[in-house]
Amino acid sequence: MKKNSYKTKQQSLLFSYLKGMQGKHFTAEDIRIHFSEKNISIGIATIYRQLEKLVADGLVLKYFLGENSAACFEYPGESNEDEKNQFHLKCEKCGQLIHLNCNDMTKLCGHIKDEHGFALDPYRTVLYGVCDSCQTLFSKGEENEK
Amino acid sequence: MKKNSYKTKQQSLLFSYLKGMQGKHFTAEDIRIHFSEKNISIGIATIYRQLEKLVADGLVLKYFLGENSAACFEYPGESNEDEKNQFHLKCEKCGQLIHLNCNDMTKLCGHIKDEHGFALDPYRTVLYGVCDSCQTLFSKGEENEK
DNA sequence: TTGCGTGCAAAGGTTTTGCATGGCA
DNA sequence: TGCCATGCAAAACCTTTGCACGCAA
Repeated sequence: MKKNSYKTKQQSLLFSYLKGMQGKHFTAEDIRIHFSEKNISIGIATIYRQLEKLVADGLVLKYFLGENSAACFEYPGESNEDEKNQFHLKCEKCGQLIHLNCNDMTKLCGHIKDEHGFALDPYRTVLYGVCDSCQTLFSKGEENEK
Repeated sequence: MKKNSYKTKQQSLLFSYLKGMQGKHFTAEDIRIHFSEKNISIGIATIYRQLEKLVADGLVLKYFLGENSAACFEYPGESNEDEKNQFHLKCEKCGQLIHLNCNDMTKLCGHIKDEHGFALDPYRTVLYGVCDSCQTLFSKGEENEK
């Protein structure tokens, strides 16, 4: 049940990386390369294993931007308890991660639970779509793309 | 530009499968197994290639389900456009994928668009959580797991 | 006959896993 | 000392690709 019982060098390296990358996304490979360039070697398996725990703990978000591409991770930063109930919106165009703290969303959660018997997990759920500014940017020419 | 110039046996087999699976989701493997059980052998490469074309033509939907699972496809059928607006729920315990065709969800979409300026993409968005039966199964002992 | 579709096997890339070793407590 | 974390390499997994052959038109 205990996770990260031991503190290791790799763990703190990873954490320093996360802090420096707050709000940006990265892949497991990115991390490996980052340290590799500093002549610090971390096994890719270790990176995956650490990230897995962090995702399970809700500290790091994991999402998928392409089909056959590597999974993307993101460290949203330390959050107060409220934030743990919020959802995340990911813009597919610019990659921006938006925190959605919305009553309607919370209500929907209740609805889905009550009516559909499904307990949503905000930690792991990322809603994909296109953000405001990207919609404006791409709005011309999308109408008749068929 | 020409696609499916030739009609082949595999193609029509695939189509019959699609019709039988209207509104449900399946993977490339599912198709292979389905025919394999009837002692009909179709190369997995062929299945992927056919599906690829159908997706390009918009006849079949392909979902990004992430994780390390196979891609999910769906044949909505000619019937209802609604299907293209539905969301998916994925149970983290049993892996089951559930269709959510819900008015409240559609409303939420509108709300997020209007109030938050974010256009949700149902194709890519998967809501993670725990399904009804798994909640029952796991309900004991989950309270105090921390 | 022409050339697309098929099937096999191999290759591709990402992620997981087994196992021996190393390092934290 | 005991046990978790690490690292390497191999495996697993899904999907794509190369190539020769078969089949539709």
